[in-house]
Amino acid sequence: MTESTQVRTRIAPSPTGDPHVGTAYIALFNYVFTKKNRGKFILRIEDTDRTRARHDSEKAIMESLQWLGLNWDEGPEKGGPYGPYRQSERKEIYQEHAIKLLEKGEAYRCFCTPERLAELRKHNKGRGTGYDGKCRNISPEESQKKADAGEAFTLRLKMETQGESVFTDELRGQVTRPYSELDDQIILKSDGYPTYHLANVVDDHLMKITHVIRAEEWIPSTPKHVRLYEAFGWQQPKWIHMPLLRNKDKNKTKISKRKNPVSLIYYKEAGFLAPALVNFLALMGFNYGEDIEKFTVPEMVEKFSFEKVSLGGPVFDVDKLKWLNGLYIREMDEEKLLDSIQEIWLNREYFKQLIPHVQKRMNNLNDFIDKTHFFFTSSLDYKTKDGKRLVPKSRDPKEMVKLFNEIAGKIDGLESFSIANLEQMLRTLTEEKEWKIKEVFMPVRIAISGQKASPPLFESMHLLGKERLRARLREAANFVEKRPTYFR
RNA sequence: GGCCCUAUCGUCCAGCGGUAAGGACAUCGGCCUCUCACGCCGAAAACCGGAGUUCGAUUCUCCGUAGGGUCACCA
Repeated sequence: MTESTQVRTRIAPSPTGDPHVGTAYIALFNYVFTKKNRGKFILRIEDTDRTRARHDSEKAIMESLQWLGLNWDEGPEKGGPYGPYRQSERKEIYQEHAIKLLEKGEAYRCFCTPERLAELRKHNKGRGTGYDGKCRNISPEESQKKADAGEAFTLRLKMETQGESVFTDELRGQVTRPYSELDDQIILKSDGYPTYHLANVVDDHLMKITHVIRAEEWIPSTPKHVRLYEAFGWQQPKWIHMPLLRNKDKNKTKISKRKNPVSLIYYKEAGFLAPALVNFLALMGFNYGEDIEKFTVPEMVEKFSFEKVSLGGPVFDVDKLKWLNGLYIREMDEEKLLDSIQEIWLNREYFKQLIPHVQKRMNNLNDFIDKTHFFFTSSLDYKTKDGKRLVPKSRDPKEMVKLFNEIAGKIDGLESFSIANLEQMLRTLTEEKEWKIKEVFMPVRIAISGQKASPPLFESMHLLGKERLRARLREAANFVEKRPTYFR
């Protein structure tokens, strides 16, 4: 196989939050397809949004992908022939390319203010941003003059105005979209950073990506990318859009942390094995054949073909994941299993953090287990005397469901997951609601520990960890929601 | 709302013009068993609707319908 035809794929996560199960899903299919074709799989960090990109997030994404065994051939830290692999380090490259388009007349400077654009958007009728092309006809001289005078501007790509855009999705065939739907896209922001569209296309080309395997949500903007390839005079890669993972709710909406744990860290901390999770993800859309559902990544590589991928949005149903995980656990040898169990929570370091909070509460060494068991169980039994306190007499079940979900939602908004911030958040919330302290703190205590007597609340929440804390609050909300009469 | 994508048991997948529509999870029943779990056996459970093409449509085409996605100086 020659250099020019070698398959090259990439996973391009944006480091703006916890490592997402959807990222792992797409990475898996990229990985498997690449291995099948003896190609190269690249990790590229898309951190052009300076207000949202976070370094710890980037690190967590890499660790999670490694945990799952989805290792990349080229990427940040690791390097490779087409680096750097972090978009924030490629700013000049995008600017050079954007200028090329400006010189070719494929792009132009837009001096419109964000305010004006917001105004236009209000009145748009299905035509993208509703941008009216005001700056498209400014003469190059005039444009240059304004720029030299220091006026802020963005760069926009000239889109076609007539006809329709057509591209081939390898899984669905031709996808067409009328050009009237697409207006001139901003490719360079006024801060000099590129938007996703520009950075993505430039990088994919420069990194010699042959197959763009990404989520279905990108289909509507693919015509923009195609236009960019045309404007540069480059050859397009193959387009492959995978279906979107869905929530288990009635409508099967795109998977979201509101309704489903989506962080890979959660799955690891909740005791799922990497091979089981990967296997489960593979089942979402891929059919191994011969009615076989349990298989390893190498086995999947062996059988893989995009013809075996179905397009209906698969519901991420943890029940089946649990069953699969059980299968993997049962086949582990005892030593390995023991190691794995100790690795997650039953380790000395974790116990050490627990000790200071329970020592005063212990009379007997065995009390340690009584006082801390909720740090280790995967789910709690609220059908107890204490459990009834999930809903205070002065509040009704609905209010509590809302409260628990609200808190779960706010956990992510914290600048950092610290004891002080947790306390601050709960106190503020209590004040906003004008509830009594005990109407909030006690139910939360029950929600996370199942008991009315527990180690200190905020410390416990912190020790539980962000992911399990959120899951537990959701669990409590579900319990109350399903059995409102239980609390009468 | 405009545009785009999708459509088989509750859920995940088979089926690629002729089948008693198959497997798995979950559910229910039974066996095993000191309990539970595992394991094994069994039950119940689906082709969104309407036209067209065809000798024959779950399968091909079109139209509905439904669900999803997307419409940012976010990715």
